[in-house]
Amino acid sequence: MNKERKKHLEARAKVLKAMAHPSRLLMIEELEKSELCVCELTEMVGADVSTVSKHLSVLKQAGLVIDDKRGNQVFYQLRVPCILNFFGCVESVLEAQHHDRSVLLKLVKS
Amino acid sequence: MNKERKKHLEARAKVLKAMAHPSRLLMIEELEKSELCVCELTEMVGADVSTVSKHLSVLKQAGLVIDDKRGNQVFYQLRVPCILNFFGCVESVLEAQHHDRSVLLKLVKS
DNA sequence: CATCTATTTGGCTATATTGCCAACTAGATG
DNA sequence: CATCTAGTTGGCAATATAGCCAAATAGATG
Repeated sequence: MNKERKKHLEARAKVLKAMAHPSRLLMIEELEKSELCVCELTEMVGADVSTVSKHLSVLKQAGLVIDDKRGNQVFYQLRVPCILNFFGCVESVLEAQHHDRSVLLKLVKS
Repeated sequence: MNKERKKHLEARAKVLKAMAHPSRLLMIEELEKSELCVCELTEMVGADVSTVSKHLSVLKQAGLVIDDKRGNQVFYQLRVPCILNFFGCVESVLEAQHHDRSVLLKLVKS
């Protein structure tokens, strides 16, 4: 495989990997609505602050969010607004799965 | 957090996680062009057949591909055509990162 | 039926991820 | 300055992932 392509695939994979966690997805969704501080996100996620902080650093590393320290708190905001449409496709995967299950269920019942 | 929402986030995360690997991304890209058998994908990826087979089972489990056994070989095809546009957004994340690095570089040099 | 080819599965090791607690840092405030 | 609050970092244990080899399975073919 091409070395250039390999690098590109790795870069893409890293971004997707950063998104591929329930808590981080939640944070992305909430940050789409407005910027939030770590304490607010922590409450939403319902995990230890340290855990949330580490999740945020993953998102930041991947370039998905930026942070802004103001006084005592750190506010995070979504950096790439298109992320959300992005989910339309994931959604269609889930719907397709759901459809399959329905079909299977009907077959079993008939 | 809402139980329903949690399930939904987990489902989404699973799909993203399935995509979040360089070899699997490569396979998705190639499968967008045409269906391919495991042996062809193995050559493209450049790993052991067993490894590729396991990657494919991850993609299948996530509902991203379907398989079709014909004679001796198993052909895989992409199940959700929208996956590719999907990458437009990942791309914009990468571009933003690249932009940042350039800015930083200029700052350092000046 | 023996055997070849394509693919999947089991098993194992190396590595990465997650999540918690504890310790540390940095503003804010009495 | 003592202390409080918000957040990050280090460290650890549990779990998950990745990739290889070897073994098993399933068509195809002599």
